[in-house]
Amino acid sequence: MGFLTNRIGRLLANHMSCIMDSEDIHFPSSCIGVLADLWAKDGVNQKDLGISLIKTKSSINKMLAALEADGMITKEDDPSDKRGKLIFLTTKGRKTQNVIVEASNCCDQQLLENISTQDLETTKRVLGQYYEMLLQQASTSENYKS
Amino acid sequence: MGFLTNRIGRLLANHMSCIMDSEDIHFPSSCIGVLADLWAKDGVNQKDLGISLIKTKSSINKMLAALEADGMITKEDDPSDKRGKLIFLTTKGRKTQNVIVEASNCCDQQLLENISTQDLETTKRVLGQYYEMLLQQASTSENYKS
DNA sequence: TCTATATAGTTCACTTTTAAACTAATTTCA
DNA sequence: TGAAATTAGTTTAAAAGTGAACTATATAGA
Repeated sequence: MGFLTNRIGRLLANHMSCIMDSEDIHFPSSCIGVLADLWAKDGVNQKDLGISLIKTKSSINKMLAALEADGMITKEDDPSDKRGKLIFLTTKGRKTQNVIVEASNCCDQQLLENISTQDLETTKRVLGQYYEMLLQQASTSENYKS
Repeated sequence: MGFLTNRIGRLLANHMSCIMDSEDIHFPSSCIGVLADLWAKDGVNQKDLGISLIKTKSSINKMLAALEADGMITKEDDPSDKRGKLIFLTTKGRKTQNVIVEASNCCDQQLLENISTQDLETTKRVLGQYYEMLLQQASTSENYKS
């Protein structure tokens, strides 16, 4: 089970990198997770990105640096907490959503054709439950990386 | 979907690393995939490990170096192809299977309790199909990393 | 209030993973 | 056959990800 998710993850990452090369996008594919979070909700702080994406704060920092260098996001001081920064999408960052989402949909297309909606729903639900369970285990065993 | 599998993968890897620390095992958790392949079939060459695990040959090379340094595997020349090497488990490598498998089962235990066997079957089947589909896409688009 | 502790983010050093160039053996096919 | 192309594995340099120490701000408790 763990092996499957890992391999799928790597295949998807390879696939996306390849698409991004051809679309002339210049940040690593791992950063897409950050953008996806921002597309869902703009103006988040780095800590919450890390929690959501299961990445350490130094990793988030580097990914944001890459995204900022490519003009996808800006960092702004949080007015309500001077330690914090809020991450905002630039116009370019918002526009990139279409390209990425379309590419990943195209990638899922074949899957949707061959597997019943119900089975897909089941899969998403089971993975979601598994994820929640792992999150809980991680936090209770005091080994959570933030 | 891709995001879920990635996060699950990272959580599982974190979890396994933590268990391995406590069991005094000294290779990175990513190497477990290599061992799992060998537990299933001993005496494989590095190329096939790479294909199976979706890793480049240099990655496989480094993982094998770590496993060899920890006395888990040995490399032997392939008598039928002098370019190739065959990877074999040592006694220690075989013994480690119990520890790792038990740890990962224990990790799945809660999941098995909360989700019906049928839903789990469906999930595994869907993930398997997704995996096969991605593999095929990767190989047809000529971007397969070996 | 004011010290002690906790938190958000940055930086630096180190590990893990990869790409690219290289070596050596094997296939292919003219 | 034997030169050209392919393949398995190694090596090196670089990228990506992380842990630990550090800075600056915020919060809690005496």
